[in-house]
Amino acid sequence: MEKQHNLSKNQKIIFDLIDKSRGPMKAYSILFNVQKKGIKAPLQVYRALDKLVEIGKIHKIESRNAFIACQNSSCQISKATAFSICESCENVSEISNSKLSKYLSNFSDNSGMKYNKYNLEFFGLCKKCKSK
Amino acid sequence: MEKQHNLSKNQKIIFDLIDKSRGPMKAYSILFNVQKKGIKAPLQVYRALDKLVEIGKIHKIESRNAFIACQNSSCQISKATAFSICESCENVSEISNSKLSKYLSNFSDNSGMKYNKYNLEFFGLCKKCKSK
DNA sequence: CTTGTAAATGTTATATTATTACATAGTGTT
DNA sequence: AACACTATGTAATAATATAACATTTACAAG
Repeated sequence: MEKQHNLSKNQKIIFDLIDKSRGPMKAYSILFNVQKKGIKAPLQVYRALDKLVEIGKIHKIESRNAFIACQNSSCQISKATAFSICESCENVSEISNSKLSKYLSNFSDNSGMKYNKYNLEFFGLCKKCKSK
Repeated sequence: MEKQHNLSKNQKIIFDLIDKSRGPMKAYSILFNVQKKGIKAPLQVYRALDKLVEIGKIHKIESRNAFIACQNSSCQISKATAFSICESCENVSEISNSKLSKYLSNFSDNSGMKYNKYNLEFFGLCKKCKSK
C-alpha cells in the first residue's frame, strides 16, 4: 500500500535505508551505508534528504541533526510534526495525537503572525530507561 | 532587576552580546564579535553558550543553529520553550503564552514516557513579510 | 520524435558547526 | 594549605552542510 513510485533512484535508496533503520539516522552514517550502492558524496545524500523532507517521507529531528522515516501514513507534508525523544537511549518516536496537532495547528497569539508549520520535540525518559 | 552576577567573564561577554543583538546569533558570528575582547577560539564560545543555555539565560533555536537571549524573565531553566520564526526575514521571538505552556507541560500520551522538557518552533510569515 | 525544461545526478572543493584532548588558572570552601 | 569545582587557553580535528559547475534523465508540449 506504500507509495513511493515518484522517488528517484538515490531518493529511494536513501529512503529505504532510513525506513528500515530502528532509529533516526545521521547524514554521514547514511552516506557510509549507501556507498556500496554508488552514492559517494555528501551532497548526493543531502539532496535526497532535502527532497524526502519536502515531500514528507522523512522528518528531521532538529535537536539531533538526524532523520527518521515518517511514521504517520497520513502525513504528506512535514508541516506539523511532534516527536518524543528519550534523553538516555536516544529513542525517538513520532507522536500522532489528533488533539495535540489540532491544538497546535490552530494556535495563534497576538503577534499578527500566521503559522503554517510547527515542529515540537518532547524530551524525557522512556519506559525502559526510567526503570533502570 | 536583571541578575547576572554569577556569570563568569566569558559568559558575561557572550551573554551581553547576544542580549543586545536584535535577533538570534550564530556561534561563529559571536566568535567574530568577541575576538576584540580576547575570546579567540570556538571552544571558548561553545563553553559559554552551553552554560548559558543550561541556566536558561539563552535558548538555542535548533532549526537555525542560533542562540537568542531569554525574553521571559521568569524562565530560569530552558525546559519549556516556544518560538515563532519568520521564514522570510528570519525574525525570531519567544512565545510566552501560559495556556500553551500549561498545555504542553501537562501533555502526556500512552507511550509511558514522562516528558520533562520540550521545545516548540512555529514557522510562518511575520506581519511585515506577509504584507510584502 | 525532437525540443524545451525541470528535476536529478556526479564530482570536487569548501564552508559551517561543534568537540576532543590536554594544560593552566581562578574561586570558594574546610 | 589542601581540596574540589568551575572556568579558561590553545591546538587540532571531527561532524554537519553547502557552493559551484558539468552532465544526464524524465517527461510534457509542440
